[in-house]
Amino acid sequence: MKTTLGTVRDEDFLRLDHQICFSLHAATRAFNGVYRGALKELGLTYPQYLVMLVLWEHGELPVKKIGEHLRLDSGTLSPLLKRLEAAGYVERRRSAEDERSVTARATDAGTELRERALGVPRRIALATGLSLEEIRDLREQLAALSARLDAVDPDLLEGTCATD
Amino acid sequence: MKTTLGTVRDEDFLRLDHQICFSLHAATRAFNGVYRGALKELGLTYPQYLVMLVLWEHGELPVKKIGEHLRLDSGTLSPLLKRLEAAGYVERRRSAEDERSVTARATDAGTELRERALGVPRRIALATGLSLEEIRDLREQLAALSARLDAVDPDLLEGTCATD
DNA sequence: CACGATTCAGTTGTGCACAACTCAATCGCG
DNA sequence: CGCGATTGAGTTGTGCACAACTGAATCGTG
Repeated sequence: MKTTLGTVRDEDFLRLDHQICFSLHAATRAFNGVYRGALKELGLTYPQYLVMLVLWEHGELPVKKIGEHLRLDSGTLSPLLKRLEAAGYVERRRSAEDERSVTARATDAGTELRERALGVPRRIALATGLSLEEIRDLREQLAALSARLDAVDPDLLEGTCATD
Repeated sequence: MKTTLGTVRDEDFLRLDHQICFSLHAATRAFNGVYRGALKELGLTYPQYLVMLVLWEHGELPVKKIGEHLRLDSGTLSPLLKRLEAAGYVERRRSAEDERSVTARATDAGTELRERALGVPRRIALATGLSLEEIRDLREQLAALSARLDAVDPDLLEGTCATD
């Protein structure tokens, strides 16, 4: 049976909330820390690693497309890609068809990096102590949650009450 | 039946990994966005809101203790508390017993803020589309995950292989 | 009591996330 | 074709996270 939200007092909600929002926040930072350790030897940060994963999987891509895969905008990606380029892992060039667009792709060094990164996910999975099924379930729950949160109408959140 | 990690190829892991680490990352940012909308009218960021939750629940606390509740260090909390102080929601003062320590507590304005924040968690919960049971389950999964990740021996992550 | 080790808050520097903006290239409609 | 609207990358400014550090207060052991 599902407990409807209406049966809970605001006071209790404030504590529950403290726990759900915070546990997600904490889990993300804990993951970040574990990745930081695993990626140190590759000279990548965690977001840089995500970008490399996208490029390894899809080849050359416009900044826009990378942003769609990772839900990041140019304000985050432009400097990040510049750092990857400075590290020698990525090449950028203006598209010939559309001069507004800039595409990025892994250099030879960036492609070699993939071999050295192959062992990372397994070590992370070991660190979580989860089975593959648990990992998959959690991933699906989180993906569904993200989708719902991204679809929320901003106005729903602003009114001081209005939810009656 | 649990699938052991050993039965999966590194290649497949690299894609699975892309999904689990990323889904958590995305969910956190989606949550952040939803909170941003809900907290805008209170003039708080999401981490500032977390600090206020801790202070509302525990009263006056040393910076160190706030950091333990939120798993944040002084490098993050010091400037954050300064901003909360500038906004008039928090007071800081050096402890009399231990001159090294600085305690923070909500001002009158900070305490009044709690009333205005009472409606926030319910709106967030509505936005997730989850029942209370689902929220609790997810919270527990994430808390357990954080605990395991925080306990990981850093050396386990560094060796190029060493996990045989 | 004295002095080295530890603890605590704060600072500095780097990188990510995002809002708000600029500017050029492209699109689309009259 | 011409011109306003849109799209794409990039910049700027603010705030968070964290490593590495400083400096002061406290602790512990001889």
